[in-house]
Amino acid sequence: MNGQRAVRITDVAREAGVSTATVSRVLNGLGSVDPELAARVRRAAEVTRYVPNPNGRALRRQRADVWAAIVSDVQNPFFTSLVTAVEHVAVRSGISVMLCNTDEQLDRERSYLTTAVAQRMAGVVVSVTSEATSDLSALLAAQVPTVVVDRRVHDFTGDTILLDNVEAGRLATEHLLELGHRDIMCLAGPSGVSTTEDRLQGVRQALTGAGLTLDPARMVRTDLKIDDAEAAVRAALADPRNHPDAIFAMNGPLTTGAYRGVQASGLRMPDEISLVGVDDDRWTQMVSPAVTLVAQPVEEMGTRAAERLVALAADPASEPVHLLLPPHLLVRGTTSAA
Amino acid sequence: MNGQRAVRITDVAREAGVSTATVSRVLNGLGSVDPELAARVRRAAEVTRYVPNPNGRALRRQRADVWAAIVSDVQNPFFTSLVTAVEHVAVRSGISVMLCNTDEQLDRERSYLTTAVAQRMAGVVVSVTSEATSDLSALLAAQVPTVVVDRRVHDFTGDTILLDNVEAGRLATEHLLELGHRDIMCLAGPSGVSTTEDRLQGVRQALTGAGLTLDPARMVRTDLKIDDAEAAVRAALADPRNHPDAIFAMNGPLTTGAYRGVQASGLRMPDEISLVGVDDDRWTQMVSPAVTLVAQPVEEMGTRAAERLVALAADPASEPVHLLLPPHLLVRGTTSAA
DNA sequence: CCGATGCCGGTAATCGATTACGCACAATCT
DNA sequence: AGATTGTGCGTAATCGATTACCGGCATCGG
Repeated sequence: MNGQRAVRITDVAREAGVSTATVSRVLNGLGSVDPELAARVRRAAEVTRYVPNPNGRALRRQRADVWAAIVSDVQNPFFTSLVTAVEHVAVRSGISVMLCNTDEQLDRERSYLTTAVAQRMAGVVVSVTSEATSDLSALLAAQVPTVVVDRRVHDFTGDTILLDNVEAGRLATEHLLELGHRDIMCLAGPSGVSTTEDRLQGVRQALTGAGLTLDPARMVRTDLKIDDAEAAVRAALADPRNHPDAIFAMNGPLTTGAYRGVQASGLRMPDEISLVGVDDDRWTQMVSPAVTLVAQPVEEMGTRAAERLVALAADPASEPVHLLLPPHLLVRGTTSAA
Repeated sequence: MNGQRAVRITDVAREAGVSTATVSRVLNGLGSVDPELAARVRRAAEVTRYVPNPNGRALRRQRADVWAAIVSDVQNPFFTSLVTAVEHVAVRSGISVMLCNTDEQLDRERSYLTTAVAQRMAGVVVSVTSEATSDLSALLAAQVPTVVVDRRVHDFTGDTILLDNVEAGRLATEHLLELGHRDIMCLAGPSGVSTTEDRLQGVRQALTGAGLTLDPARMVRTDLKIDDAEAAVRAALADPRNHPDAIFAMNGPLTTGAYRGVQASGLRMPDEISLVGVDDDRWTQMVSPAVTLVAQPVEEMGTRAAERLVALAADPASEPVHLLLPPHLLVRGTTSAA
């Protein structure tokens, strides 16, 4: 009932009959301490069930054993997989991960970045809300180890681990072109998000290679929400005499929405319309037809990012890494010849 | 390049020509301060771009503006929805949420609980790994506001917000019985998890009501993993002359696994076999046939839990709340008459 | 045998905020 | 007028850990 006061380092010191400095040295493995004393300290810590206060420690050390994982949508399996991968590495390093969900909102992102700096976090993995307006300079100024993943950021010179998004767009489009499709609808995100921008560029390259151009009327911007995508696809397929013969949905939620939109339209995949999605989520293999899509190596992205944070902690001056991971086209059931 | 030292409260005090005590009082709205001085302090905080150091603050206050959301599987949409709902409330209260993913492992849960106490967190929302062995007494002892959600815990007297799981099991089973099914396979979790235990109890009640009992051979324990469930269902359906005529999968991942298992078996739903799942995840409406399932009010669970944390912060002595939320049966395409 | 060198471990400063306490001065009461 | 009450603000203690610095002791070389 009555909240017993927590055990402090002083209590351990008293129990072991040494000073707090010695306790700290033993428990952190710094300096050198007589083995017999060290044993006594360790026993005392056991007995008293001592747990260091992270706030006191972080205050003094000017570094908290916490990483922030800042993502724009925790409901998107891509990001939960990413965070899970980061977390696996974190656990091994005795670090906690703070999940920061921005919901694609710049002000929430800003607030999390401020917190990360204020807390003197040991690292940040961030997929930004916008290439142009997101601003990571505070992290750099405060020398917080930072790895940008998934989406590019303007003016950021640190570590970045991205998918080769141009290649992803090209893979998807070339696949559709090879099947003979010419009228391809593209579902993209808002113009500030580098992933869909780059994928669009890949689309354009592929079209150009085939002597075609992207019809602006077939390019739809959405807020990366499932329902947006569904509505857009329903609208595009409403006119039976003038609808695209293929759709490229450029991320996970858009793929979900597009699939539902096609289902709602009554058109049959792949005979009457083809669909290429992105992200190999579980459901894409359970539906019928299964979704043809471009898969990203998510786990690798998360693991690499986390490992870079570990490396940056060891050597803050280490040369920034810029990785471009390869996408893979998985041909399944939603695409066929025109 | 050179990490400029962060702005401290002392800097604001100097800028405003007052003491740090006054700055603190103004910024926290405590005590009374001359309005003109207060204005000067606020301006100084603006100018210097002061951000309070949460570590210093937490150390002194013995309370950090952080909640822990401890769940067993971040990949499970049920939990991400839950966390999202919690987070919405947290943001409104100026609180950060630390995502703690236990992966169903007791030792990871223990470590997160220890961290929560050590950090003097402002609250914990937890779905435990096991009813019998999970131990939240440290939270009580340290008087950390705690709300248990989703799964029951032995010996915990604080706030709990659960689904009426017995009812959930009964709803599913009665639906199958009404359709004439008699040989029902149950996919449950490990025996320590109260959700599937309670749902099983509901199953038994419904069976008893119909003069039947649960065949132990038809009750399968899994680790709540998709692949486990898929394998179990494949095995159960392997013998064409002796397979159940209905399956009840007792949580989200098990439902996914069961669906895949049935697909792999080649049996047609709902004609040859019926399936009732749990959790109204997006994919359940996209597959064909769509999944008949018991839906939980996840958002409400998360929101209520978070609101209780807010209430407990205001009045730690407030009477514990014990909520039992109602499940809803959604009849879709995977069930039909035997 | 004496001074130099190192090793151990204790004392106290420090991180950045909050807050108990008390002083100075003004307002009110007798 | 003198005593009392109250208001506003600053000084300094405090939260719990880490670590710079220093003193004491043992060891070693000359």
